[in-house]
Amino acid sequence: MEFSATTFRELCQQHGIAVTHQRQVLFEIMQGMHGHPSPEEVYARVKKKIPAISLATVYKNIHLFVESGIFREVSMHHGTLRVEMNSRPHHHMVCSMCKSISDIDEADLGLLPSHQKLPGGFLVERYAVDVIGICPECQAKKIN
Amino acid sequence: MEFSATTFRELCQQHGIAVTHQRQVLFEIMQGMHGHPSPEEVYARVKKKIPAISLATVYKNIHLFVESGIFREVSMHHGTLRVEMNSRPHHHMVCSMCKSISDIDEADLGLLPSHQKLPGGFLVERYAVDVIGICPECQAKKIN
DNA sequence: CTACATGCAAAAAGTTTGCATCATA
DNA sequence: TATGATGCAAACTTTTTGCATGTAG
Repeated sequence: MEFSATTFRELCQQHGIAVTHQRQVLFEIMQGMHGHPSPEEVYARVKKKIPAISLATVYKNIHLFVESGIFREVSMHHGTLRVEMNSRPHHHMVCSMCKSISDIDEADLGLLPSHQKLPGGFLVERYAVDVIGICPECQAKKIN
Repeated sequence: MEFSATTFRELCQQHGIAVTHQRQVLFEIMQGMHGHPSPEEVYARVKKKIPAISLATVYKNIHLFVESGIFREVSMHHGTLRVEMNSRPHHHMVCSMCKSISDIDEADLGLLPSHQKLPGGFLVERYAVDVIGICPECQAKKIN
C-alpha cells in the first residue's frame, strides 16, 4: 500500500504530468496522512519540508491528483475540499456536532443492499454511505 | 406532505423559535423548491417576495431550519451548502457516466443497517447513501 | 417591555487566477 | 530550449459576525 519515489515517477508518467520536487513531497506527505485532510492541513505539513511552497501550488496539485484518480475527493459535511488517501472499501461516520469524520469498514457497517439493479433500472456499481450521528467524544460532552 | 402557514407556526413552537414574516416566506419558498438549492438560489427567490431581505438572514435561517431538523443538509459534489426539502427519507443515485443525480426512497433502496451504535461507539442518527452506478439512459447509450 | 430577529457592512474563510520566474523533460 | 510548474499577490466566492434597529411574544 506504500508507494516509493520510483512509483510516484511512474504514476506521473502514466498521467503525463511532470515530476517536480513539490509534487513528490506533497504526494509522500499526503500518502502518510490518514483521515480526510483539508488543503490547509496538507499545506501546513508540506511547509515543514518546503517552507517556500505556496498554498496555490498545494491546491493546484491536489486537484491534479484528484483528476488523475491518484486520490479521491470526498465531499462531506465540511464546507471545504477534503481528500481521501485510503483505497480500501469503507464508508464515513460524520459527527453532526463537531463535524469530524472517521472511516468504518464496509464489513463493520453491517447490512447493505445487494441489488444489482434498483427500481427504475439504475445499475448499481457501489455504495458511498455517510453515517450521520454523534461521535463518542461529543456524546461525552453532550451530557450537559 | 404540504405544510400550511398554521403548520409552520406549530413547527416553530415545537422548536422554540419565533414566527417572523421572513421565516414564513423563506420556509414556504424552500418548501416549493425541488432539488438541492444553494443559499444564493434560495435568496434570489425570496428577494422577489421580500426585496429588503438580507443574505445573512437567509443563511441564519437555513442553518436554523437544518439544526431544528426541519430541512436536512445535503453534502453533494458541490462546494457549497445545499439543503434538501424532500422530507421523505430517501437517498441519491449518482450516475458515474453523466453525473446526474436522482432520488430513491429509502424503502425502495432496500436493506440498510439498523444499528443505534456502531463499533467504536458512534451513535447513529441517520444514513445518507449515494448509490454510484449507471442510469438507465447511459446504460442504453453504452450498449450502442 | 424584553429577548430575540433583522439588515447592513465589514471581516473571515476558502479557493482561484494572472503573471513573472524557474525547473523539468 | 520549450513547455509547463511554481510563488506571489490580488481577486473572487462563500459564509460568518458585530452591532444598531425593529418586532414577536
